[in-house]
Amino acid sequence: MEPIKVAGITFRLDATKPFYEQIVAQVCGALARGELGLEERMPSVRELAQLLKVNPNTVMRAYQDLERSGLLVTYRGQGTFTTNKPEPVERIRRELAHGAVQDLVGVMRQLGLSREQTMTLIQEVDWE
Amino acid sequence: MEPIKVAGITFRLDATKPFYEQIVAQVCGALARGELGLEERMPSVRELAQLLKVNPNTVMRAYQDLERSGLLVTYRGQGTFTTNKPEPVERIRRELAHGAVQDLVGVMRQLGLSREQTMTLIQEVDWE
DNA sequence: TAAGTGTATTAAGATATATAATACACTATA
DNA sequence: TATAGTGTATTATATATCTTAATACACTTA
Repeated sequence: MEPIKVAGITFRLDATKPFYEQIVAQVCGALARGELGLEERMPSVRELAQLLKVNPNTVMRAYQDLERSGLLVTYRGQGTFTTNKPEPVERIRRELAHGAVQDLVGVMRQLGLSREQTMTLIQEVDWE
Repeated sequence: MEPIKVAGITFRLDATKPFYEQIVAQVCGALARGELGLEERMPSVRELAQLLKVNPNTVMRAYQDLERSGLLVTYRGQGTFTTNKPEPVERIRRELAHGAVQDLVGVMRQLGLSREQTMTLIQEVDWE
């Protein structure tokens, strides 16, 4: 699957997780990295559905999740836009980072690895 | 749900993931931490099913996954035992650790966080 | 022989995910 | 005012995954 770029967001869907979760994650990522700015117009539900080759309901679900998180706002009849407030973006950013760290620590503890051993493993990873 | 201890393994099942995956993960963890030794007898399929209040088929699936990973061996009519070789345990240990690190790095990169920022977050976590 | 092992099979149900087809309300604009 | 484009809601269907249930069979030990 080749990535699909639209409105500053790069989408790449696979079969490993639900589509709507992947859409949410990738919009979050674009916002967190600043590739998608505040108060920007999102692709319409139908347009994005067509681009990603998924059902409009699936995009709807993702947009509604993102709206509940405060990242998107919708104006009936007008469209869906990114929030104009930086706070929700920062909050989600922190939440995602914290959750990922907690997941890692959970696994490492279950394996009996120390913080130092974990740090060493992270040092060995190609970052980008 | 209070944890259930049997044969050096502590089980705690919740509804967040499939039971069989949780059983696999917790047996892996017990082996990786050495709480469950090599060549030890596992609870029988029916016994563990009864203890965990799940279907025997669910335990079977977990045991078969663990056997495919080389962590368990079964002798028809006799029972299921942990492997007598340390290699598979070490291999799984490395695989799990590596996978967890990769997951973390994936999230952090998507959020646009650097390795140093990630390290700082890990430093702030209570480890044990 | 009996009890306890693992194993296989078939059926059923619950849930999550996704699609499909429609319909409706609202907004902007030609 | 019409039309096209927005979001939204509903209902039905399909599929896959997970889990339970009920049996049955093969093997081993005592």
